[in-house]
Amino acid sequence: MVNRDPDKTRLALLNAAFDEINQHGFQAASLARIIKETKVSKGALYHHFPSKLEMGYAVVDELILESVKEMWITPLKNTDNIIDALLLQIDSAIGKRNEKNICFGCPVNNLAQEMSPIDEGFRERINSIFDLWRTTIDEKLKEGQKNGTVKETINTEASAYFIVAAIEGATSLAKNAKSVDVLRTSLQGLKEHIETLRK
Amino acid sequence: MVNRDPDKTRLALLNAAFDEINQHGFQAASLARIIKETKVSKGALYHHFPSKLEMGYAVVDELILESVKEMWITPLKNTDNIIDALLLQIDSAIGKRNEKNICFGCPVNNLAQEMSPIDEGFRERINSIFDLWRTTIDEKLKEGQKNGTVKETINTEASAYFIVAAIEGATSLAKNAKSVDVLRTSLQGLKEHIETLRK
DNA sequence: TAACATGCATACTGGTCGGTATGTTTATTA
DNA sequence: TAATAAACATACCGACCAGTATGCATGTTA
Repeated sequence: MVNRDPDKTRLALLNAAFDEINQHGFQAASLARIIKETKVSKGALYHHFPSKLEMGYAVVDELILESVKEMWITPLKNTDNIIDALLLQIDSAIGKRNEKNICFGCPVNNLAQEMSPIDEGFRERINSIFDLWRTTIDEKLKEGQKNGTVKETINTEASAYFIVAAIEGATSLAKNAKSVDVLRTSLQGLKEHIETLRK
Repeated sequence: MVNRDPDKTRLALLNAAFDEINQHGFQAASLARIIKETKVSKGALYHHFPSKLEMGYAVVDELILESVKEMWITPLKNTDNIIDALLLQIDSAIGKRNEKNICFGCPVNNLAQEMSPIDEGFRERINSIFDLWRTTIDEKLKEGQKNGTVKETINTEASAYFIVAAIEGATSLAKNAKSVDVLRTSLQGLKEHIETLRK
């Protein structure tokens, strides 16, 4: 090692850990594979992270949360028509999937399923991500009811929960079926449901 | 050991493995904990199952598949009104959950998330369970279209996918939130959607 | 009842795991 | 430039893992 760049080293570890966790889950994620992949030594890893658990937390806080914001939160914040925005998001999410990456599913849901019964730190972090997502949809639906784009009669909170649940469920089914078509077909029903929320 | 009962021993191992997998996932499931729990020796375990993997397969084939049939398949087969039956099933599923067991989520989905990218044997087994569930709904929706209980215009295949996805997604959200209320609220939207399928 | 297979028990193996002790190299700062 | 801290490297540790070798007890069958 000649040129040191601690930030770069840390980020490389974080990215490798993200991939490793996505492929094997957190518990089966191997530090040995991560340092092999990044060509970073074990000493360097433990210099940047006090433990495997803390590294996992950092993956959630710095990578997963940010990617959720980018994909699901920000596009909703900057719209005045939540219905159209949601439909667009769903198509965009389908479009980003191919037969190669469909099998990895949703990183949030993967970690949620595996770690929430085992570790409270993971559970709280993931739960706050779901909360952020759901409350963002809820608020925009309420806003839509005020500006006349969303039907007044619907329960916005229940709709928000339902939308998040349906997206996660569809991603999960598609992951297991290894099929983008399954994702598309499963989400078709959601899109029709979302249309019925329109005023 | 005085009275031998190999079937009982095998079933005890299978049940303990099911619990262990549900709590820790398959990869982190510990044979040491399973034999401690059942008070069965390691030699006996390996007499009944050739490997941990095969024991996992047996859990899916003999326990998980059967419980899915009992909870989601059989009640649908014996009905002439799929809409009412689905709504009843959902309420029944909510009713079976409490704050203690909500955190375990759906065994099928748990294993699907963890194992489908890693092991093809698990993936195929779980996929066939989802297929059985989904096609059962599909067939009954088609039947309903013929006997006049289901709207003719709907795409039954897409609806079946969507229903399964929404149930799995809601279970997943509730597991992470450790809240039956989250399950109830998330599934409320599904129930309303199912109502719209009625003729 | 003798022969054999099934069912079970114990002790052990090689390998991987996360984590640490200890040292060296590079960068910062006084 | 000397002192100090940050960044990285290597070798090792005990714990746990799935799996096995071996032997004994029980049940079945000839």
